[in-house]
Amino acid sequence: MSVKATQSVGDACEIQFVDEEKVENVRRAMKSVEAIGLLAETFRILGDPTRIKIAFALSKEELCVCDIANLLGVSQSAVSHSLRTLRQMKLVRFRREGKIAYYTLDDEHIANLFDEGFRHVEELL
Amino acid sequence: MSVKATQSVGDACEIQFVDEEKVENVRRAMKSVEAIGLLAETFRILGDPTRIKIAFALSKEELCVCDIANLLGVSQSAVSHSLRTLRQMKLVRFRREGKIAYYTLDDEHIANLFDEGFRHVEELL
DNA sequence: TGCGTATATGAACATGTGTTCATATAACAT
DNA sequence: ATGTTATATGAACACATGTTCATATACGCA
Repeated sequence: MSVKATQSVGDACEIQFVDEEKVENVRRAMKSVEAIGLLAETFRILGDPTRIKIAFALSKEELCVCDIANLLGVSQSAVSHSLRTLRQMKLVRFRREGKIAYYTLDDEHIANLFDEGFRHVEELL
Repeated sequence: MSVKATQSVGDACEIQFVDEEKVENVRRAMKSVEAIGLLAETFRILGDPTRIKIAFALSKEELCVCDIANLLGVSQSAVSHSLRTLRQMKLVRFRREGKIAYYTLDDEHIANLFDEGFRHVEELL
């Protein structure tokens, strides 16, 4: 989390490359720092039980804050904080109807991410 | 992270359900606690820049620890710790050849997760 | 206007996390 | 045997994170 490097960055290990060709292949296939950063951030946000439950629920139905809280057994405050985090990453979007805020998934890709993810974890169960 | 509940879990808000039918739909579509927990854990692990870079690299080529460290400009120790975390979640697997350990992605689903994820973040760039 | 309901948000706190540094293990070469 | 290379791991530290509690905003109704 902190970004200090005293030991060995640059030469990494004081070690030679074992297979420079493969390393070069990967280097070519590597995505931009920004894209990787955003993807990591996306996964990080979804890597919390409360937030993933909320996001998964919203992939099924549009829900208001309060129904989310009731459904998941989480406090209204916690839900609201979580929704903010999800919103900032553009994972959910909402519309307001009077005092009620209705949230949905912002992006179909996220639902696909869940499908693919559940296929992965089902092999671990 | 801590699991204390003093304010309002159970009745959540002191609020009524706004749309019980939608809530019931979601309840039926909900995955098991275990599956959701594992998926959250998977995303959490991939939600770190160093680990996602490593995992993405390994989705392209089989690499030894040292080449990963050189490629990414990260210390050998940090790579090794990261690989352990990825291993524990069965995201990567390795084979040993003498003193060299070669790592790869353990699961094709993870590569799909990257593809889908990058499709999502490309819309944010 | 005043009251209740729905949501948002800031501060504080306890807990979790990633890196580094130091060191261990283990294979290979000389 | 001894030294060198490749990897693994534990402890420690600085920092990030999620929840709660308290409160704010803002809409709707009497």
